[in-house]
Amino acid sequence: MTELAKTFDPAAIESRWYAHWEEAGLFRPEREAAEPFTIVIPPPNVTGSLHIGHALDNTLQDILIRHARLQGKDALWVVGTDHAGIATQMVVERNLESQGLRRADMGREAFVEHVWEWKAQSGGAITRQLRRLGASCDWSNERFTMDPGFSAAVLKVFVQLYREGLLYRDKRLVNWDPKFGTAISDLEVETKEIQGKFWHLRYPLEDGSGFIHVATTRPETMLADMAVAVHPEDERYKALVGRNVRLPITGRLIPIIADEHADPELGSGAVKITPGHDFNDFEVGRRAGIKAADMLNMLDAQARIAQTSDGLIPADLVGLDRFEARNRVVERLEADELLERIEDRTIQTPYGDRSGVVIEPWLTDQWYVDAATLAQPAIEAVRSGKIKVVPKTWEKTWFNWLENIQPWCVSRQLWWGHQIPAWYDPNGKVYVAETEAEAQAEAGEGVPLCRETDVLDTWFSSALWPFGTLGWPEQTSDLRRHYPNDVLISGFDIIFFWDARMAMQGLHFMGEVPWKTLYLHGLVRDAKGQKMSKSKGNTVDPLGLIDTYGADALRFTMAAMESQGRDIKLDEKRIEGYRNFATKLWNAARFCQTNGIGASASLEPPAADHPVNRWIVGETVKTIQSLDLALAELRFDESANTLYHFVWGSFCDWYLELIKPLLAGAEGQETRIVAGWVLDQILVMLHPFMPFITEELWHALGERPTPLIVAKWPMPDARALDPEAGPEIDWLIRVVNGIRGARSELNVPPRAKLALHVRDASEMTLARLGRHDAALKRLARIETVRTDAASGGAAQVVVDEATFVLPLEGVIDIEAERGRLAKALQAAEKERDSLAGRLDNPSFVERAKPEAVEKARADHAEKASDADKYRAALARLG
RNA sequence: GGGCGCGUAGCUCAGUGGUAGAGCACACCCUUCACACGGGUGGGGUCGUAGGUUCAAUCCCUACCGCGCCCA
Repeated sequence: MTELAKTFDPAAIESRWYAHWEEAGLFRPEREAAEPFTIVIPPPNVTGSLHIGHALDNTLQDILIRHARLQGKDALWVVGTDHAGIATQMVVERNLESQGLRRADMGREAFVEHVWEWKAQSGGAITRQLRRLGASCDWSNERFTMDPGFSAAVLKVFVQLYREGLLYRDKRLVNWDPKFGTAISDLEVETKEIQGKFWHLRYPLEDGSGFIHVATTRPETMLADMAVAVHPEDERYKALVGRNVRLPITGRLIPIIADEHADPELGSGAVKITPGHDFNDFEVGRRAGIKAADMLNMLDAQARIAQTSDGLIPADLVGLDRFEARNRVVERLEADELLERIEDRTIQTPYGDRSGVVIEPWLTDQWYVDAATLAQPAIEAVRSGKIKVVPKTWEKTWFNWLENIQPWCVSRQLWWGHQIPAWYDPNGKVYVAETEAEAQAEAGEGVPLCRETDVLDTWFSSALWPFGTLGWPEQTSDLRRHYPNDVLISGFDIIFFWDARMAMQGLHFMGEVPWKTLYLHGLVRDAKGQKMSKSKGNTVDPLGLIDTYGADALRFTMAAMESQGRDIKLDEKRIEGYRNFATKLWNAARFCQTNGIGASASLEPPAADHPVNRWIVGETVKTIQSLDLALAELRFDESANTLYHFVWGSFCDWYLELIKPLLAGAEGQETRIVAGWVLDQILVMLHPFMPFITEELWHALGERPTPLIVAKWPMPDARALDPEAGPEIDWLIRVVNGIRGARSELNVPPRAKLALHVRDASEMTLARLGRHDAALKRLARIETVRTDAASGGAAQVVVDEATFVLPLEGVIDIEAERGRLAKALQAAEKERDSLAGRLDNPSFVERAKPEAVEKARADHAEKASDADKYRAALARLG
């Protein structure tokens, strides 16, 4: 037991306790027989660093895990990192470039080698940072999505889906990122409105009899036009359907076709069709009978002009960047007088969410997952309640997305990631198998095979996280015990990317939901409500906040501000406030320590006689009940606020003040026992939120059988609720507050000790006055308490039936006191009259709930009585 | 265009069909023996607007205004 310093210094204790917990294996004590409780961490990017969103997400998870652990459950928080394909490849590539090395020059194997080196070097950063936050993860089973075991699971899933026909190779348009040279999924495309132009072109009819007008936002794509479409019902063009157009520049002969995609209202009503470079046109082309393989392609992987298969693009355009090509095409059309006009227009343009460049729809062979089929059980799981979504409002988003899901392109033209387990023979026939040997066996002896170079979308692997981390496909005991997980906590921004895909894969491969509850929280924004971003420079570094205020304060802030699903505007003042809260607790413990209050010997609420002790025991039990309820409902804000108010408002402000006179007296022994018990309950309840300070105080207050992290969560024992002590202390508080208010408003010098006279006191009040004589004198600064009538000018305070009189002849301004009483009288009368009005309304008495009528009657009587007392007090004042 | 959410005290946000709450900020007072990262007291809101349901609406319904997000 060490003497506590005057001010709480978080830095001094955080690293010490964390290291102790981890080294002692306390994050996952052996509890084979206990009820399991499981959370898997949303794996952060292995090369990333902790940002404020992680701080929120992981604080919430840690609160639940520590709570479950304190409840005696076999709490498992699975931790690990994600290889994050594009992001990591990008970082490493940039690093190499700064050393003058290029990925293309070194080749795949050497590059991947570099990535592993980089991972080994900087990959631990985020896990170290999670430790600083206090995250009590099971580091002994830390996983990485590129680990051999996890990778094997990924390959197995790929092969099985392929064999089940739920995964296939197809040639269709993908979202192509020309900067990274890879396909990306539609979720990784961000559509933005930009100021663009609408070019109106004239396409000459083949026979020279005239022109057909088309308009486009991307004139360069006319180099790969394969048709002009008009609406089948459009009278203007009916005669032209079936005739040909001679395309400018390339001279290609293309047909005019009828298709409902053409909008008669838009532009001229005729639209150019480029099936190889536009998603709508692709469908139009297919309907017109053009096979994907025959669609013209005019771009290379870097979005430079490539010669089309018919060889009609003029040589001087080939090799130009797409935007340069646009200018050249427009110039030529203008020169040929085929450009009618240019219109300004806002256009929807797709951008790569990581690369920031304009995405090209590009025709390639890619691997697709039949998401629509896998989505069905995921939809059903939420509909049936097997997965509970919190807050519920996200259910609609879940259904809406999954019901309209498109084939999921899972192949990426990257080097960093899980290489697809598919092999091709010289004829291009594909063999999908978990190993090359199996593929070879399938292809036949001696058939030369070459492996697919593409890797899988990172989300394809992270979708397996809830079971892949537990050992699947091996049937481990962890897997049996901890799948399904209990809850997943994620930001709503990855509900489609990750959450929905985990549900799809988990249900398909495990036959069971991945988690029973899906909790979605909002984004952390800056104090002004702006989204934090590096480019805006408004990010806050959680580690800096931990340095300044301590991890406990940051964690408590995150919890207190997390009201289901709403975005969090983070104001540093708030963190400061909770740092102050930690210091308050620290000082309360210090007070206890110096007054012989220490570790409690019992888990049960101690027996007590004194009303103050009986009251605080009851308040503690009520707090445990509220906290249990709030945590069960995942109401983090309510949990935090409940604790804050109990600790500061009830325990520090009132209980500790009320027991000061008791400690030296006959009740001293009892009071020390109760105070020690309450403080212990506070430390346990607060531990999930503020693990460091609570663990420190736990040990500072006495010898303990176990560290706090594995102590026992309190049981709310309803028997400890005393029906009399509650109202009695509530009365005492009202008397003290009343007297303090009067003193303050009448400018009575704070030091002055007054005489108190009590009028009309009932037997009960007299008894209470006797029991709390010392406390009342101390807290209200009273010299004597008398029951005889006071004379002369006085301040008066009404509490229940009694009037408390403070004779202040010559000290106070009688007019001020008159004003004060008149104001109180007016307030009481206003409420009395409003209640009377309600009670006079026959339909209220007849139709309202009986309890409501009863309450109104009781309130009315009370207010009427208060009003009478204030009127009498005014009369006495003269 | 479809969907979701928000609009409550100066700020950030809880909340409930039956007399409006917290934290911070603000004002005044207090170096009282745990704590000035503290203690005490106080001021401040026609709960976005307009209708409707109800004995009763900040809360339920409708429309509108303003703001934000997601999807197409």
